[in-house]
Amino acid sequence: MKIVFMGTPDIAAGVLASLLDSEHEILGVVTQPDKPNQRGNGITFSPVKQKALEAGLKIFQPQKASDEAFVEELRKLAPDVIVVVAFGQILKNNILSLPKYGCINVHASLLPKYRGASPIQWAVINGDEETGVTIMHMDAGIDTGDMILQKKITLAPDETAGSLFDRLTEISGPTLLEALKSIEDGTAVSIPQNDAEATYVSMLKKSMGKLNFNHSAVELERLIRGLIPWPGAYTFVGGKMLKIWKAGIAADYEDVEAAAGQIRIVDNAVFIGTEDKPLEILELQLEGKKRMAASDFVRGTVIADGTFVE
RNA sequence: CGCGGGAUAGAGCAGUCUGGAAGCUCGUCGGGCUCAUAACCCGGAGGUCGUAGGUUCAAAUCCUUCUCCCGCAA
Repeated sequence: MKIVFMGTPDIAAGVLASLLDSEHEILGVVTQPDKPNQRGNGITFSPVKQKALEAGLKIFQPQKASDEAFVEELRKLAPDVIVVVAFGQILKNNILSLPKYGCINVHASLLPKYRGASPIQWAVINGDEETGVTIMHMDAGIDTGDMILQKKITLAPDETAGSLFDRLTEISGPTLLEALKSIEDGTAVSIPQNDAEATYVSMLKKSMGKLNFNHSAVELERLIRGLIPWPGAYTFVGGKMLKIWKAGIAADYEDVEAAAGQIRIVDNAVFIGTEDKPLEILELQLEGKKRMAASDFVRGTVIADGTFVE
C-alpha cells in the first residue's frame, strides 16, 4: 500500500524501519519541527527524521499538521493509508478522512487503558503485570478509535520504561504490518473501545521525578523505573540535584534504620528512608557528575551518613 | 555566544583559593594469617594531574586557548 508515515520519537522510528523493510511504499514522512538541542548548541533531528534521511524519504515538518496548506500537500501524495505513531500533534478530520483506508494508529498500551501521551511509563509506574500495543483506526478523539489488533507482553520485575520501550518497539512493527495486511485483504475487524473502562495519562513532567519519600519503597522504586530514561527520578542533597537511576528494596538490610528522606550509608551501600522500608540506591548521579554505582559514590562522596534529602 | 559543575593511577575522589616532594578509599598483583572469606595484616605495580601555550627559580595549583563529559534552562 501507499503509506504516509507520521511520528517523532524512537518508537516511531522503529515502526518506520519495519515499514521500510516491508513491501509497502512510503510516500513521505511527517515529523515534528526541529528543536534546539541541549546546552544551546545546534539542533537535533527527531529519530524519525534521522531514519527518513537515511532512507532518502520525503520529509515534512509542519508546525501545525491541520493547516490547510499542509493538508493539500498530503492530498497530492494520495496515500492509501496514513500510519501515525507517537506523532505529537492532534490530527483533525481534514487529515483523518483523507486516505482511502483512513488513519491507523499504533498505541503502546492495551486500550482503552492508558489513552494519551505516556502509556509505557505509566504501565511501569503502576506496577502492571502486562501491557502491549494496540493498532486502531483513528477518530477525532484521543486514542478513542476502533481497535483492529492488540498484542500483549508481560512486564519483567526490573522493567524500566526504557526497556519496555524497546520491547514494545520490537513488536509494534510486525503487529502493524499484520494489521495493514488485514486491511488490504478486507478482513480487518473493528472493535469499539469500552469508554467506561478508559483511563487517560498525560505527558510526563520533569517535576514528576522529584521523589517524595513519604511514599512507600515499592511505589518509589516503580516510579524510578518508570521515569527511565526520561525525565528521571531525583532528589536534592546539599543543594545539588541527585538523580537516582536504579534502586531496590533492601531485603538484606531491613534492619537499617532511616527516617523518611534520611540517607544512610552502610557497608558501602546507600539507603534512603521511606514511609516504610528503606530504599537501597544502586545507581545514582550527582549534578555535574557521571552516573555511577552506589559503591563508587560512597568511596568519594562527602555526604555524611544520616544526612537528609531536601 | 543562554546559566552552571567537572576532567588527577583501572573506579570513585582529595589536593587548586594561599605555587615548593603525587595523595585517599577501593580495585589489581604478590605474600602472610585463617577451617574459611568479599574479613584482617604486610608489600608491590600502576599518573605526560584532559589538550596547547604563557608567567615563574619552581605549576595539578596562577593566566589564556582548545577538546570532551555532565546538570539546568528552552
